Amino acid sequence: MKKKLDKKNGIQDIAEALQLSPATISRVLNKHPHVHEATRTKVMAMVEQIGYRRNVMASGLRTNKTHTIGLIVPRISMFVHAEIITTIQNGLHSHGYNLIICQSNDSVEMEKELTETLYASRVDAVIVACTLYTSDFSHFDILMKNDIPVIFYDRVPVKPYPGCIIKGDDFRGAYLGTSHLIELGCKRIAYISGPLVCSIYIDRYTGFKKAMAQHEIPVDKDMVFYQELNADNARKAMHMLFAKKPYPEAIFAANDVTALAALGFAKEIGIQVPKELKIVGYSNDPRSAIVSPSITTIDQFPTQIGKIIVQELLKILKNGTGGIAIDPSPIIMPVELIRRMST
Amino acid sequence: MKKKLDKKNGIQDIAEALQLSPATISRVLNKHPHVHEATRTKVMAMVEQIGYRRNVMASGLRTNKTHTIGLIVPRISMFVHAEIITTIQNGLHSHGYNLIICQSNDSVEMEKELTETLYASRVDAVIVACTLYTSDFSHFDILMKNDIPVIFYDRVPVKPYPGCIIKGDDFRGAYLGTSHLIELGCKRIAYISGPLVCSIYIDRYTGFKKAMAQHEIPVDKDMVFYQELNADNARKAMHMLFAKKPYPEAIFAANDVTALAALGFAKEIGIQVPKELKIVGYSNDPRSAIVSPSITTIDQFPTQIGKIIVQELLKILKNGTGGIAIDPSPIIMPVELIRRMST
DNA sequence: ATTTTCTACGAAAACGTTTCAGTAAATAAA
DNA sequence: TTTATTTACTGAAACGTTTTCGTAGAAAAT
Repeated sequence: MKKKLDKKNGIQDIAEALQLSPATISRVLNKHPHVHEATRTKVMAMVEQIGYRRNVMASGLRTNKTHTIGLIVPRISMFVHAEIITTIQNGLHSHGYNLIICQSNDSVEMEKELTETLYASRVDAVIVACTLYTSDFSHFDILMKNDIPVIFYDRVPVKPYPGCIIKGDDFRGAYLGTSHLIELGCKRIAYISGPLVCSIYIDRYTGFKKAMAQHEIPVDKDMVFYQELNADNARKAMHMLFAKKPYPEAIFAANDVTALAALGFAKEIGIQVPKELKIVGYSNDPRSAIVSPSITTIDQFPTQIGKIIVQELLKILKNGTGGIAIDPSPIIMPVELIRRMST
Repeated sequence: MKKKLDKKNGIQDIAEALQLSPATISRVLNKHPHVHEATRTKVMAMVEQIGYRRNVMASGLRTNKTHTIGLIVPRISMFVHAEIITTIQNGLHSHGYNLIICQSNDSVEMEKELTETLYASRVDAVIVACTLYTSDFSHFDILMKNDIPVIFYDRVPVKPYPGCIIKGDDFRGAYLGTSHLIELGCKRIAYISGPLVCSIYIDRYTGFKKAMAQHEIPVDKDMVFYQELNADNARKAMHMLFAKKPYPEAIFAANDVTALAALGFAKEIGIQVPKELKIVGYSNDPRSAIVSPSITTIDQFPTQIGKIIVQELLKILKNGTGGIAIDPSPIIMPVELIRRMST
């Protein structure tokens, strides 16, 4: 009934009201040249008046651009990712892009599904921090094939795969943390790692081993754990570590959640930190600063990472470089050791 | 050059390959009845084979449905919101909806802008947790006018405004927290509130006053603060509270961040918690559980809130009820006092 | 046998933009 | 003056779906 009454939006309605063709209106809106100044102002006035907003579906269908970026991330609640996402979102917004944020929940299956959905939405690009267990990357092929650029960050493909790669210097972070412990006189250092499928944990483990080797300290296999880094698993590992003496002198956790749980466990069984046990975490989660003793950790400067992601993304979108890698060599972001009371 | 070579996706291509009309393919994909079983399987096979994915822009243009929901939230890094968002996202995903998450950063200006962008994207609905300072809601009118339903949650309009409203029982939460402190024998209770423009802080303040009045304890104006609830402001408030005696016996913070900062301050100046000062926070932020002493707080059950939001949203989307409120009376979610070491 | 209902499909219009090709008028160059 | 160029615009096709309407044949009802 009121279909025609209040449907006074749309380029055609503006055209009609102004006795112009839709084409002209479109040109004004898209800032094309070759449109008379008087016409431009007239159109803009009308646009303002009826509160016109471009229908992105129609224009997207025509131009094959959605001005929307997809993002797949394991969990938005992880501190580093939350920071990065916020930076990306603000950065993209100021350039007229929307962001569809999806959580894979560390499920490869979900990651696949989300990739398909994002493709169906015809996003202009996809930003991905992979699952803990993503070792096969073929589900991203559909994006590449359709010239949708992909930027991997943080947890990135371990085998060569087209797409831009931006990652923290995980090797160096772990190296710094371990060296720090060694310099404090620790020899029996336990290492709690994430699954060694995931790029960041591979690199961190390598960094740990490098530091140990450099000081000629053997790595005790019984003091190294590979597991999903949550509080429960951390407690289990601690249980094993403190089942019999000699106890470890230090714990390097590849994750602040794990470090926090380790600290909690130590407190419970009456081990003094840092006197009897030193703890180093990873990521500079805000929680690591407020517990007592506060936990030494590695800062990844997530805001910086976010900025670089936006920068690279805009570059790619501008150049129209499709899925094919522009620069195959990954961008590696610096990290820093944050010394606190736990060491 | 290869435009026609690899562009073998699309309903028309399937139709061509199978000697059918696009209409039939569409019917198969949309599970319309009146399509022969043999045809259906043939089509589905081809869909599978070429990896067809519906172009949501084309279908959206036609049907005026995007299967995308917009979400505006102050900050995704806030614990309660992160939880709620995750629940919403998972819930919607299993029903075939995408979620565009936007952060207003507690800026009204940004909230306006994001609303416009979401309208331009023609999302099927919008979920909003308002800014701290949103007192005028007219920027949401454009959604209502265009029959895009809006669900407000947590921070909701304080004046009557169309749209579904889902909120925590902030009055009760504050009442519980305050009563708890009073029962522990506290009389000089400081209250650190957020700005009284925002629905949740109005309700919490009312709850606080109610509990105080019920026990005939006067509210000392010098011990009540209205401010943006971040760590810096919390420390300033603490500074004033402990500038001269008599010191407060308890602090009720309308926020766990504030409670955490208050605890930190107390520790620094050597005030013993809970012996000399009791602290209650709000939201059950994970951080409140890991500090020592752990902080008593109010749990809002964010997962439950998320579930209800999804439930209501799906109801609205199914019924096709536009922007006009279906049920003008807000849904109020229960809260619970979590007793910890700080009281 | 005739009429009615149902099934399975096709033709074509529509959704709101963008853009190509075209044109008439105005200006510049010859 | 004629011809070429530029400017300011229009008409119409296109993007990939969905959906209405129509139709031919099959099945059911009369």
